Amino acid sequence: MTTTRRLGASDSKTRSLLLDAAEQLMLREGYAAVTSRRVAAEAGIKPQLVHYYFRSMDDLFLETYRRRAEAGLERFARAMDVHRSLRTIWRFGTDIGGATLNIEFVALGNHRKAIRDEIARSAQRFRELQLEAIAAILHEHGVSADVCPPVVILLAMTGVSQVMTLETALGVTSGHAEMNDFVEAWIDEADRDLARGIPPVPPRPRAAQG
Amino acid sequence: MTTTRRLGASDSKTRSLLLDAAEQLMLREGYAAVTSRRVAAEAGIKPQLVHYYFRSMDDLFLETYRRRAEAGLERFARAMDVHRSLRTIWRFGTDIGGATLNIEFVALGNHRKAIRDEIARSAQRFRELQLEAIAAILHEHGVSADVCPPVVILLAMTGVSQVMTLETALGVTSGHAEMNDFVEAWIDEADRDLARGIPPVPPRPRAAQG
DNA sequence: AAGAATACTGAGCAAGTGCTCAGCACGCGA
DNA sequence: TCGCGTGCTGAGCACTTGCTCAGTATTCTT
Repeated sequence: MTTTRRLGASDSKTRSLLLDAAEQLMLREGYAAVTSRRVAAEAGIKPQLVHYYFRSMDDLFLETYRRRAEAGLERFARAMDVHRSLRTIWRFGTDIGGATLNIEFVALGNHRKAIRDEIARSAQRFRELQLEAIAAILHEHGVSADVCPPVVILLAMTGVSQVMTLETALGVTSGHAEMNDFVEAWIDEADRDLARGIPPVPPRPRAAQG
Repeated sequence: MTTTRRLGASDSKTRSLLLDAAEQLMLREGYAAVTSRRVAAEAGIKPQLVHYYFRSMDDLFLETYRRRAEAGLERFARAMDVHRSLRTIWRFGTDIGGATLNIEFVALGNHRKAIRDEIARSAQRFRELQLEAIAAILHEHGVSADVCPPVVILLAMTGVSQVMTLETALGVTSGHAEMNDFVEAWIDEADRDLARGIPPVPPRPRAAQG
């Protein structure tokens, strides 16, 4: 029989205080700093409460990630409802805090299977949402999907914003201004082109065949 | 007075065995797994030797990173000597082990200043080397640098290869094949264009002004 | 062969870790 | 008023961590 340890309610105020503390600590000092005692101290609470609300530290990490991912997905969906455009998608990847935490979680997931799986799952979901949005944007303007795969645009934007935020965290920012200008200008142009039914990334390699 | 602890020779075979072990461990299980006892076990050596050869664990990390960075820079320079092309630069970012270790180091550097500084320094150096190479490639073919900033090409390539390796580590690979095809085809086309003196990234937003 | 420098080891300390458990305080329904 | 569930806590166990130190083995130099 399994020893069913008594656990605190999942809607407790203290519990979400602990999640906040874990997130802050992770952001400021990395995942290695997230120990039961440190988290408790950050939240101004006794360490045993961490174990009262979470079965294990892995569980704490998992719940911290889940809460963030859920909120992110929702925020993205709402943003797409308000203004579905390439620029909105681009701006979404530029949040430095989010990117830093993501790096931290990926590194953590590198040696904790349960966490890696959770990240993979939500990454996949986010990817699908974004792809859907881009496909819709292209479709809205009558651009055929096989002229330029939406996933190419998505991966490019995601990649560029990711390096830039990662480098910013390090303190390396040379060339970032140029890149930003380029992307913003490119988006302007793409939006204008889209209004005229022209694909946003000139598919030169494919077009070169014809 | 500073207590000068006796330290092992920096060209010792045992020392580099420890560096190897630290690297392997970091790659397989993340930086949190790199403890003096674990590293020693991985190298088949007594734990005290870690402290005999390195002043502190931070020092171990620093040296591990430095050795890799140095080797990487050298490898890049040699590759550029042999075959200076966009494709060579692209392929360089595709090494999954390297990218995984990089993530790990960045996460580690997130809360260890000495390490963050070292990463920033070598990232800056690497960036300059790459930029020089791309600028040379463009110049060789008579392409003016202000038509399309080389740093834009560089950041784009770096970013895309980075997301892809990061996602691969997670197990998310949807769209990667398309992206890869696109980039490879783009490089083919760019190389062909370069030979004719046309900039590799069609600077549509800027060209739209003229 | 003698002495010095280098490589290595056994034992251990102080601190921090995840997690447990018995029990206390207190509000709420019976 | 009693009993009970929920939130919380003091004490502590078993273990791992970085690092030290005194001393031994091994190699090198002369």
